[in-house]
Amino acid sequence: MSWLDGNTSNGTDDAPAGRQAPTRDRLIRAFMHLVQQRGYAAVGTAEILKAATAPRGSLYHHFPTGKSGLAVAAIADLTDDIVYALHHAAGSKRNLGKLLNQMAAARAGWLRQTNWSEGPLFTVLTHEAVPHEPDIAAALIAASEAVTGAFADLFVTHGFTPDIARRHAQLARATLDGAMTLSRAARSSEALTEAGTFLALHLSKPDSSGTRS
Amino acid sequence: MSWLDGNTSNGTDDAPAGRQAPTRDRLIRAFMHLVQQRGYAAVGTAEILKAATAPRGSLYHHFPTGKSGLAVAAIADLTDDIVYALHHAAGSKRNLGKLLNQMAAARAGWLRQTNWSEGPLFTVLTHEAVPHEPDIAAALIAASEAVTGAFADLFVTHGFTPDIARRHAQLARATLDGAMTLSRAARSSEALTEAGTFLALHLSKPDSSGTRS
DNA sequence: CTATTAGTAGACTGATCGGTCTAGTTTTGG
DNA sequence: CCAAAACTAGACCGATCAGTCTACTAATAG
Repeated sequence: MSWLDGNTSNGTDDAPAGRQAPTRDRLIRAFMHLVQQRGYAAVGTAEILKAATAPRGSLYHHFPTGKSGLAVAAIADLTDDIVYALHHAAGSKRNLGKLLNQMAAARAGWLRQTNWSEGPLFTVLTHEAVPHEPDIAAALIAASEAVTGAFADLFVTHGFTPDIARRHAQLARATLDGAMTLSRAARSSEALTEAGTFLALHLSKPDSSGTRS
Repeated sequence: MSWLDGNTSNGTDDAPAGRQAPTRDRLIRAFMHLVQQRGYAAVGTAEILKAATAPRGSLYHHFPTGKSGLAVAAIADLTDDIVYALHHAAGSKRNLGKLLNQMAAARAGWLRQTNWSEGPLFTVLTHEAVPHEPDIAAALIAASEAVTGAFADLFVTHGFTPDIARRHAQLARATLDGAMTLSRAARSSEALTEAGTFLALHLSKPDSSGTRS
């Protein structure tokens, strides 16, 4: 349900009335979950197909460029989700500190829920694809820009200047993402808890900030 | 040369006097670089062997458990490097803020130097191996504990209580690591620069801190 | 009803995967 | 000098890889 950027993936996780989601969506969702679990290269197309209960022909019909096309589509979908959730969060003028803390808590909850079996999609894809998969790398640049922008909008909403907002957006993203990695490595939400506390403490009021340019 | 934890990998990057490093070390080094570039699953043993100029038999002689054994050894080597560098940094009682900033700068330098073609080993392995490679997952837990401990020692040296030191260690690690991922995704050192500035600003003096337990 | 397009279905392919195995070579130590 | 151990060497294996291709069915539209 994409609670506050959470990274859960597209809202289409539910099969509302027994009806099956379209093949294309099922492929994207299966891809996301499997890649979040074990990485891009380790997940074979056969496994994705099986998880999505789709035949091979459908994959190359919907995604003529194959696996990498699937990755690009997954990145775009998740980006939309995250941006939407962040703008929604900016709308509900809740306390910023609480919001940041909640983001960390949501991520920790997700990790625990999946028994640390899934990780953040962008991070996984970044480290596997950047040097040798140009399409995926380009999609990740776009995603990064969009998500950082949406995060910055949130800070602007709470009274930060655009410059500081962008810096804080980078920082919040980095800290949350890094804490997810540490948490997964150590199988403990300790790092995420600490990250939430710290971000809430230092990024919630437009004063202290960092060096201005 | 492992400047302040940098993540560069073992000190054995040099071939001091024309003499070739032992096969085992060459295998570990080749593994590290290739995995940092493209990930664990994407790198085949054949490629590692070629990069290390070693025959297949040597790999399974030195690492009977094969690729995963290589990963475990690489993790152990890198952990030692990082812990050593951090304890060294703790010894030279330099300004803590400067030190943190320098760590971020060193990482940014490394990313740029490699044209964003290499990423942090632990992060890459964490997201590819945690759910289905028990040996690697265990090695990562140990590595995480050791590195966080060494980082905490650094903070203790600078006057923080052990509790706060550990929290700050987690936070510094998370922020630096996450900033590396963002930087690589966006192919820009922006996130790392901001991370360095912020850590130096908020983690260098034993006062503000977070909620105590 | 028919022609066209969208989508499903899965057999098949050459390449590559990690790992095993046998044989040779080099080093060690008694 | 010689036997055991350490190490190098690479042919070989079944499994699996991403992607192609042909055949078929379902939906659309004129």
